[in-house]
Amino acid sequence: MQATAVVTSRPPMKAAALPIARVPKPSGTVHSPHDVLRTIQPVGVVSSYDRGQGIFREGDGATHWYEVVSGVARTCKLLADGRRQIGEFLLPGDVFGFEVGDTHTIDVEAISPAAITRFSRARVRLLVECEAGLATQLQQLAFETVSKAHARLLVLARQTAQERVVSFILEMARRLAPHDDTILLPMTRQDIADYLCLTIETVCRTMSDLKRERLIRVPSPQHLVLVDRDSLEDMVGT
Amino acid sequence: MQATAVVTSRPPMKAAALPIARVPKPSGTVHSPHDVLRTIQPVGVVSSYDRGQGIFREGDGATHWYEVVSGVARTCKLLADGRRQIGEFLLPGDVFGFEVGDTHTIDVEAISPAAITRFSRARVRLLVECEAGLATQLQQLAFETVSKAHARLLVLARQTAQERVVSFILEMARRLAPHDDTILLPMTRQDIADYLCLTIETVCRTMSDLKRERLIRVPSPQHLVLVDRDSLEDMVGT
DNA sequence: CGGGATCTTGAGCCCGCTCAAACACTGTGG
DNA sequence: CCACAGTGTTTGAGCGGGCTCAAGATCCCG
Repeated sequence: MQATAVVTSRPPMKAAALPIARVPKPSGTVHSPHDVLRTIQPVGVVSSYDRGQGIFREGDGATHWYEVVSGVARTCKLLADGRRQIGEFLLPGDVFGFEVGDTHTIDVEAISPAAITRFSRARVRLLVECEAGLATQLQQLAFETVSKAHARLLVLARQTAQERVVSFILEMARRLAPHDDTILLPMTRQDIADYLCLTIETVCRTMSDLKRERLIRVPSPQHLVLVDRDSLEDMVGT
Repeated sequence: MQATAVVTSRPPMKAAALPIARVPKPSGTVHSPHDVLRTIQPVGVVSSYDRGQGIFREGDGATHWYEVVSGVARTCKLLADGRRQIGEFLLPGDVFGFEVGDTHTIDVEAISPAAITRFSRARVRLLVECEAGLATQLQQLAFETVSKAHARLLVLARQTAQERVVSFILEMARRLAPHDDTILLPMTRQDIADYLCLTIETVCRTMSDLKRERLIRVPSPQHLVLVDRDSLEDMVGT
């Protein structure tokens, strides 16, 4: 009965730091399927969540889709042995809540104060029946989710601990600070470990190795600086 | 430069054994999203493939969707270091070929003689614009793919070699012989290894262990008998 | 400052990998 | 009928990366 990565007793009202705002889309080129949601925007309702608060839980009715407006969330699956698997980190612009059946099969929780838009599945379906093009666009959104899951599968299945950590750093650099080499991580080391299927110790050790090799700097645990992005990218064959 | 799991020089016309036919759907209850394709059946074109023959390759234009009528196929991704990742085994009734962009990002090959229906994406889109309900059903199909990818992620990310092999055996028993304890595996040990992210040696050893524990029998390498299904299911927490 | 949570480092172990060899099955040619 | 090659499968010996267990260091907020 190992209980490694149990969710820490969540402080529900600990509103705090790290108000991560919507990254302004590269205006002009609007090719992202995410922009589908602009079409159905009128159907959306925005809510605020505190750090650690759940948006929905496994078993809840899957009546809505969601989009992150600001802040960061994580999708979690609690395993039978008490460990936790983080499916993805949800950043502003990300859409989530797709389900086959009528109930959610994962938990989603805010890891920083967050604003999240809720879209009624029923209402979206009505919209789809009016606007033919919308169906194809939503399909693209779903395919994109499939594609991401497969990419993640390759990382977790085939990469070493070091490659996983580097993949993670590069992913976060791309998503959190596209035009900068300094990133402020909204998640804890335990979150990273549960995301990469490693132990917290291995994540720490690997980051220390990267620091020692002068590939990154770590001014504080949440603060990462990419010193040699090219070498990092070479390590994961990007 | 390790080149473990390169595809063997494929004998293109070696039509042979194992003609796996469509498993008759449990008639009456028709809740599977797969049945969507019955609606668009008229748009489909059936082709035959030989053992080892490619249906499409990475980089090919993604102009169609596909459904397996009979036989078995595998989706493959060749990695930079020469290893191979098998994404899934495609059995009769399975649908594949979903892509975000205009080109395929994986290879799909028949591993036994197979018949496969091809649906033009453009034509399906036209159908969707006429039949509103179809869009929602196709969406379900896409969500189902997402769901499978996530389940697979958990297997590869969190399970031990033994748990993976048992998961595989139970999956194949469920899909290939739902009403029977004897299964005829259409794939090689190497395929299984590339599917489970293990080495061929580990797959063999694990199967020998299971044999020694009297949980399965292996009359021939392709021939599996589940002796104690309950114990097997306990091992993976099903 | 004090105390709890989070992060970091160290020592030793074990599972799955690597390398190597033997075995089983099938088809071919003499 | 056997010899032989080729492919796929099985088993053995030893190594190493990431995990476990344990202790310290650091951060954060009162």
